[in-house]
Amino acid sequence: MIEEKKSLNFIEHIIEEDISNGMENGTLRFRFPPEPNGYLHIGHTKAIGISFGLGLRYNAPVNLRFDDTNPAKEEQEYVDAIKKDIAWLGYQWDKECYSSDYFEQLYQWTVQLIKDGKAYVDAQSSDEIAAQKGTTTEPGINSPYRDTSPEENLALFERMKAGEFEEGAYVLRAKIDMADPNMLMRDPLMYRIIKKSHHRTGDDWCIYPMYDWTHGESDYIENISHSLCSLEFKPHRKLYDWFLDQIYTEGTIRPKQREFARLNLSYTIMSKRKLLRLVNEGAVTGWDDPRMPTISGLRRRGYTPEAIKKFVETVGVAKRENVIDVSLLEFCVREDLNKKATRVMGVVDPVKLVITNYPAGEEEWLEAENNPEDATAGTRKVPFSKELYIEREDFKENAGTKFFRLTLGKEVRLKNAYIIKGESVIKDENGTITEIHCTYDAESKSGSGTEASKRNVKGTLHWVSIAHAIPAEIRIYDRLFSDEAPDGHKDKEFMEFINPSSLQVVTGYVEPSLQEATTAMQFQFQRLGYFNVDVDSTSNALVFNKTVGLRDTWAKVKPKNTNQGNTKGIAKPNMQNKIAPIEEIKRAGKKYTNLPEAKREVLKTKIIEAAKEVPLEELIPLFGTAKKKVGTRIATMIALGVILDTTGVQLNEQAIEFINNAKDDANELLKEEATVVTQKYL
RNA sequence: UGGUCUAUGGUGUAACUGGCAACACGUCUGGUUUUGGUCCAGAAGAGUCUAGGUUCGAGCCCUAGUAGACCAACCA
Repeated sequence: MIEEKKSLNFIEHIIEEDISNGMENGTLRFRFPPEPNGYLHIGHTKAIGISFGLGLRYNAPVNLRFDDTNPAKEEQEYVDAIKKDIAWLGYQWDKECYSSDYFEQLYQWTVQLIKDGKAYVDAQSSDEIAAQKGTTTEPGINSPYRDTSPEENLALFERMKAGEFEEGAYVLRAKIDMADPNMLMRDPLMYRIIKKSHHRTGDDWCIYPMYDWTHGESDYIENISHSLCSLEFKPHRKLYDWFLDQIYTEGTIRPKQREFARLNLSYTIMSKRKLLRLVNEGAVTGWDDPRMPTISGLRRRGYTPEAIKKFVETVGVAKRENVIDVSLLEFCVREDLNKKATRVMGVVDPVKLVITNYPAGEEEWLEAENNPEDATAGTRKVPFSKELYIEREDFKENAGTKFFRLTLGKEVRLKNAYIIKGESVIKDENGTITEIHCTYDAESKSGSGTEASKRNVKGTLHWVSIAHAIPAEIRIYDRLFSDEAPDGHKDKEFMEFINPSSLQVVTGYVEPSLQEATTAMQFQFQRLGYFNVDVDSTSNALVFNKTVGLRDTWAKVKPKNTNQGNTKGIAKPNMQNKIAPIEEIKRAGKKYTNLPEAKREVLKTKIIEAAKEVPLEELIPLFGTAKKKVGTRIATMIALGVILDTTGVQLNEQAIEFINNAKDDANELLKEEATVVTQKYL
């Protein structure tokens, strides 16, 4: 039993119940069963988190089982990648299993089923079988081969196994019920002939079991107590149980299939098939492209296992369809990296800054904190000199009072260094600033303890000394798709929503301490975001990936910046809290009668505003004359008045009835509104 | 025209066998800050899809609707 107060999800409730119903200690066992036909993505992470999380929570083993029953689609490459990804996430599986290990056992059971008259060989084509299957509303019809004798079936099945037939010539079907409302029960296929080499069993078999005839039996063989999968397998449960009934022996652990809603993430796609297309059609550089939602992509991008686990934990487990906003994932990495990442300075869109009163040729090595969040992280030295790069975005010739950065005549601090004051600019013939000249206050050095060093200036800028800076390739990513639900459109293909500027490569300059940075190391480029060292990086050509930007409250208020900088175009997750006008009216209605008069006026204004955007047809459903919801009717009445006012549509029967009923109502407020409408329009 | 499942702030998830709808993200204030980050303090935002019913009391139970998802691959 679990002691913590943390609320349980519905699967944990089921397990708790099983335990309290006498399920023996030590019989809990879970499994994660990927098909090795692609790379794992963030969606799988949820399934992994659930099963492995349960394993951790209940101290129960979790098997990693490759569901490899279709040699046409599966490859060793994927097996290896999947193992690597799960291990990287930090989970340890108990046994590494393969469905293909059970081919022999499955075959033995099948022979028995045939002998018992519960399975038969069908010689029809795939199309014929489909045609007999019926539809969701009509029952199917029996196959002409359904009543073949067990002896004949067995003989045919043996010949199938022996490789005597071509693919598609015969299949083995379970004899269940062609009229079952559940389509999966209408004599489902158990085996088909596939003449391809299997990545593990080679050419030992040419008949391969189908998913349904494999999954439950594999769970059973492995003593899995709870077989957890996503919602779309719900209809399979009946078949899962039917197959289990055929082979189950009393006294053994009988696995239970339970289903949860899969994870959907906004602005991305999760289907392996579609991800494969992105790879094959060159929309990305590979399965581990940092823009991909694959685990390998996230890893390369700089996401940490801790962040991903936290994310999965936060999204929870339930049965309803959901779309999680990517901003939650981003929050989770920031939270993790904030604690871990060493702070450094790097300039991504440089402009030259000259400190006119600083001696030429001089250099100073200033002390900089490695991580203010971590007292043990220590400090390092960064070089300072007369000529620096600062972020182009950090200077404006004339700016409003809300701009805390460098402008002409104003002071700002250079992080870990001095306070400077903008003096003048040099521009090229196009008017682009090529150099900013400033002066510095020699007394204001950070940490020097002087009065000047304690002066409070509003802005702090990051910088890098030109003479010491290391150029680096910086890859800045935006979301891969410009649409919130790229594969959610019936009339459009997901490929149409690919964001053409999802990758920007710029040359930036970083402080010399990064010279030794090696693959996968993570940093916070102060004021910019978190970056990691890409696998493409070498000691004389550094390459960084931007994992995620810092939370940026300034970005929300700053005016649209049109022409400058190459870091623009990073879409900020910014969900509008806007709801449909008709909903606004409903909600206002619900509160209407409970509020004092003054507040009611506010509501009324809201209703009037909302009503302007609502057509009459949308309002009609609210005409129902429920006793208890007077407020809704009042709001509806007000809205009706507005609609009639602004659009001049004709009153229909329902509207007239609604008004008449309202006029006789006991509620004064409603009566009042009804009278207003009546006087105007009846 | 069938079967199965689902419905709680903008999003996601809670609310133990009915007892003042909570938490996280997001949003908005204010404070601290040599990162417009972090941190701290606070606020707004739902009355639980609709209509009935049972009950002293319903987000939880019952009935009927409505909406959405899934199901007819020799895929998993």
